[in-house]
Amino acid sequence: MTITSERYNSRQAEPKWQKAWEDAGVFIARDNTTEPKYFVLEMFPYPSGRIHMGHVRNYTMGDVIARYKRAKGFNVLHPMGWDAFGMPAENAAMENNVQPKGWTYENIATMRSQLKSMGLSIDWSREFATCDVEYYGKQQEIFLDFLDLGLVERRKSVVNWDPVDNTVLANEQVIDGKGWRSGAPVEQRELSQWFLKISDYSQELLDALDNLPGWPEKVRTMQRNWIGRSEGLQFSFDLEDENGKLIDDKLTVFTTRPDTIFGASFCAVAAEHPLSIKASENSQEIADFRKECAALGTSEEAIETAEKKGKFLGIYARHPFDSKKRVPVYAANFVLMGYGEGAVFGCPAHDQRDLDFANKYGLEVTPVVAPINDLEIKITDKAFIDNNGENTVMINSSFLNGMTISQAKEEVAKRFEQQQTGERKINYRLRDWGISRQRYWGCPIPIVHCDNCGLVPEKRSSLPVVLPDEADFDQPGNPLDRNQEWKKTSCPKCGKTAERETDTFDTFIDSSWYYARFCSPKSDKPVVADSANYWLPVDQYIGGIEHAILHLLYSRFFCRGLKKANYLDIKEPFANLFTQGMVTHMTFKGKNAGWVLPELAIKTGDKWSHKETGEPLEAGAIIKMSKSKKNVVDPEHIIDEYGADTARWYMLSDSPPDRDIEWTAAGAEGAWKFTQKLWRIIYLISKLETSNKIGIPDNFSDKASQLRKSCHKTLKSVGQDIEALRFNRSIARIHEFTNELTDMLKTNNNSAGDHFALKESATILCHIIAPMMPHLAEECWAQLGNDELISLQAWPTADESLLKENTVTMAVQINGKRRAEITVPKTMDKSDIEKVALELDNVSRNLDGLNVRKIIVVPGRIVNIVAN
RNA sequence: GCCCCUGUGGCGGAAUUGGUAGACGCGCUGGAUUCAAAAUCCAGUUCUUUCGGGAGUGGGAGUUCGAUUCUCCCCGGGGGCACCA
Repeated sequence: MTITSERYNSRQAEPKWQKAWEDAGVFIARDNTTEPKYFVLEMFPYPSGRIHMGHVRNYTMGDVIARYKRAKGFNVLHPMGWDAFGMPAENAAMENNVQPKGWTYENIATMRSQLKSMGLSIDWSREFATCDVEYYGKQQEIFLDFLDLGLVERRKSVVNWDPVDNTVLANEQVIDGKGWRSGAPVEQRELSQWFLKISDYSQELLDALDNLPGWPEKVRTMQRNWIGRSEGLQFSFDLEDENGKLIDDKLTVFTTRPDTIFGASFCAVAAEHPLSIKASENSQEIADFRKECAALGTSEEAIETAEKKGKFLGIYARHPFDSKKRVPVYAANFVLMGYGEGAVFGCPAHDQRDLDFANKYGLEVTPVVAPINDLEIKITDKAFIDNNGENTVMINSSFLNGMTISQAKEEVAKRFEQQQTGERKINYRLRDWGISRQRYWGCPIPIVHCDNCGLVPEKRSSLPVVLPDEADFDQPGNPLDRNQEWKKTSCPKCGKTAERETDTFDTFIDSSWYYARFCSPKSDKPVVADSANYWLPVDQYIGGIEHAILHLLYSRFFCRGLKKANYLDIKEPFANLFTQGMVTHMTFKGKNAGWVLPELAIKTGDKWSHKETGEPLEAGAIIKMSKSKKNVVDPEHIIDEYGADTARWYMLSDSPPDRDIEWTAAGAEGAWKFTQKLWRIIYLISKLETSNKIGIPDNFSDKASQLRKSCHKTLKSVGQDIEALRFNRSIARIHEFTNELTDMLKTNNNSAGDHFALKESATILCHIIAPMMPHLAEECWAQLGNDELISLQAWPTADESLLKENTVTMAVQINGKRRAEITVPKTMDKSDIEKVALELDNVSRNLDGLNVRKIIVVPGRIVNIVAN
């Protein structure tokens, strides 16, 4: 084949079509209609400076769906915004002597134009940044609503303090004892903080996970674990002193294993437990121990290396069912004040941690659960743990002896309930969400501190509380706290001079309701019910798995809060969630150069070297692109060199979208070659005689019929694959079809039938590549002589009559091994198929000397001859 | 420690309800075209073989006429949770 076509020039074509789309307003979502809607949302970006390949992958996937759904007739909402508050802006301000506001908006401008160069089908008229006063002012209103509804509380509490970022962190933001952003070991401090009462919704958030079939099971499991429901029993011990005299205090504990009560050999309470505090008043030793525990913190090293330690408090707990028995009460460093009652009873025989503790302090170890075949079980340094209770029986346990674990649990609960000293209880790991942050670049909390009236919510008519444009970062700490002019205000209640709250909201609040704001981004009200109820829930949400807990759980909670405040009437914000994989790249390292950018590494044979210095480089692990390892490829360079469509195509090819994808120069080259190939095919077809444009010819050659069948099959399966988010498969189908099409172009006989089949194929090819390579699709569509934008065209319907096959090819097996294949009419009945199969040369030869015992015919699939 | 996911050619990965394993792409090999190169096109590409076949989806067993797919055990890789009582 001689190539006479011009090459496709993405640098000219892409900006041209982007402008055409904008001029025609193709991507504007329509409000106030009854059309079927589709809301596609990708997690909005933090404006860090420039887009990276992860953004390209994420937004390409969403865009494919948005464009496809538009073509399928949906009123599509596909918006973009900026998660613009947060620490990096303050860090940049400190390092480069700029203001967070200017830095942020400049980054937004850069990234907006980069995203636009990708040709995303976004309704830019709805764009906002969370640092826009029009946005965060509305957020303050929602906070006051939540306050009115009792969803907010101010509490003095021990909080996670990040000593590097100088701020409080929520539990969800502490990862392995370190700040999620700074990585610094988190300390414990006591502060007055605002909390959102997410724990009121623990059960509701847990239950509703069952009604989210469109979410990955993995994410639902992670949320279930995080909420951490556990069923058990809460009961109180009577306490006595050394001499056996009953004292006033009681000790309340929570346990999931009440069945092991007769194995109890000690009780342990947290260092901050009232009993510890009380004991420390009379004992320097205990006071020192408490200090030691407080200093330990929750850092990873501390948790992993800390020995199980305790101090006897000088008091004993009376066994609830055995008046002769009492157990010592310890303060212990492994008991958490924040969970349950901050106190446990220890049963060493059946809990490894309790056993370690008991062995250290020489406490009694009594097994109370035994395998039915080993009733004489001995426990030394390994606890016997059987959670499901199969083949085990209670021993050494008075009235529980002989019972199963679950019978024993039930019996103990009943007895406590009868004595009214205990009750069944459900505990959750999920704590309330601390939302105060001692930072400047965030949404101000609309509260005033008045000496007379205490804490007073700002008047709604005085909202928004506007963040000062500039802040001074000369000293550590919160610049707002030092801004006397901004701080000074009058009390909304009594009018006297008062001070503003200088904490700002956790930025996760900003992203907890942005999806609702996109439904009515310009409204005076935070959320307009009619718009929200029309557009929500988000039909397809796409983002990284790293937000499986934090952002997604907070958003689910916020949605419930918004509902309670009558802003909307939907149950869950995101009907379908997709977590996309990361973009990875090989790393390069040189002895002198350190980490080296991929563009500076050149390959000779199988060795790598530095492009400029010639230094040999070591090709290392293939890991997520990161600035620190320098294994990054700048999307702008790729778009400049190959065009956005090529970058988009590569991101969708090969790897399933939920898995990681490796970026390679060769892969990008391959995607670029394919864009050129597509263009050549369309170009050549466009140059064919057009006299047969009217009507379907009566006769088709076999090849033309075959091509038409493939064409319609491809159309159908590409649509199905896009709907199932299996982009790699739809791309494979398109490759297959273009291979057939190329073949046909070479052998076509210039008949009306062949030309018709080719033109039909070219037309449908434009449609099916349009969601993925929209610019090329427009260019091809125009090349075929169409005046309108393909972005405005409906997705074509596959011709069912062409999808039907009259014949079918079936494999013929002998004893499960494939020996031949037959092509028979689809309607042929079983016995005829058997006959045909048995007559095959290869079959009769292989059956020589064997007895045919059975023939299995699955019409349309397989013939299996069983013989021996 | 507990829970979840995953394992298929040199590589990324295909394979409705169990029904022709390796689609499609990358890479590689050979060829055509070219003064040459790029680009493009064609052929081949799981392993093995005495060219009849044989083996083969991490390993082992099981169910079945038939297993990448279902069940059990083991091994490797990834992730989540974790002094949570």
